[in-house]
Amino acid sequence: MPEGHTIHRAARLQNKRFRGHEVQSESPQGRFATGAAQVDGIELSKIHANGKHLFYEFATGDIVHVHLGLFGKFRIRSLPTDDPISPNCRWLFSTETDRLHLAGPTACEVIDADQMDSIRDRLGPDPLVKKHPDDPVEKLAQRLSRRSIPIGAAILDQKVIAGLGNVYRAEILYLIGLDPFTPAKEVGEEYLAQIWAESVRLLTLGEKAGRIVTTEPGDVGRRRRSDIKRSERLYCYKRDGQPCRRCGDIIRTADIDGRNIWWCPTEQ
DNA sequence: GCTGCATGATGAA
DNA sequence: TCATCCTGCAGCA
Repeated sequence: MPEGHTIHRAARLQNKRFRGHEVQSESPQGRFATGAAQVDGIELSKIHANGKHLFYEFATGDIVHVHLGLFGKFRIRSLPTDDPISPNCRWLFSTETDRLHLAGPTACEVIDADQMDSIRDRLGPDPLVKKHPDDPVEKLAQRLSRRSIPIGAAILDQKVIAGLGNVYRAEILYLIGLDPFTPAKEVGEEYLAQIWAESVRLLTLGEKAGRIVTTEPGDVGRRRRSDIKRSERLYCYKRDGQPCRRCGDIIRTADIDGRNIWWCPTEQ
């Protein structure tokens, strides 16, 4: 489920296992054969995340850039393991004790520091990054002040905010009570501040939990967050036809730029 | 066994 | 706006 929280969590957990180690690297599928060979036997200095992008920095200065896209998946195992290596495995690397298996990424390529910077430069503020050179809310206001696209489209644009995907966009707009079709330029700064604050809060929760949970226990009839069932984790994503957890109105769905959005016409 | 869809992004038209 | 790339799995025959 690759939205920004998944990527940052992957960086954090993979650093624990692989940072500072020499890795054996290969591409069983073959499509990353040259790149994998280039970092084979090299020390992996560190892994970091920006928005939905991952960067594996090696001691030689080579950087492996990974973007999971819609389908990409990691499988990480302690060695030895029975876990099979898929013929679709794009990148496989291991130390003596641990193995990473990557299949289905949109991007998996060796780049240099300049190329990494240019990828990072074109991303908007990332809610899971602590320090920002400019005030993120001002940045949002600047980028959206002349845009007539719906706010629901705007916050999926990685140049606006880096890391939100289709689940978070629906849930965040629900939580702040904003109609997804509102033209971006008409969204006031108080709402932009709320979009940012909710992005930080929810992605942080998601990064810790390893899954997206946006509901408050009271709204799903439970007392503790840990008791929230799978079917109760979200307010509107994929809940069309079902009653809103807060007001009972029926959740609706529509298409914005080829992606589905869900919302409650009363709450939003 | 096949079809279609999905939490993403890009490049051409 | 459309086609394309990437994988896995639910739903259906």
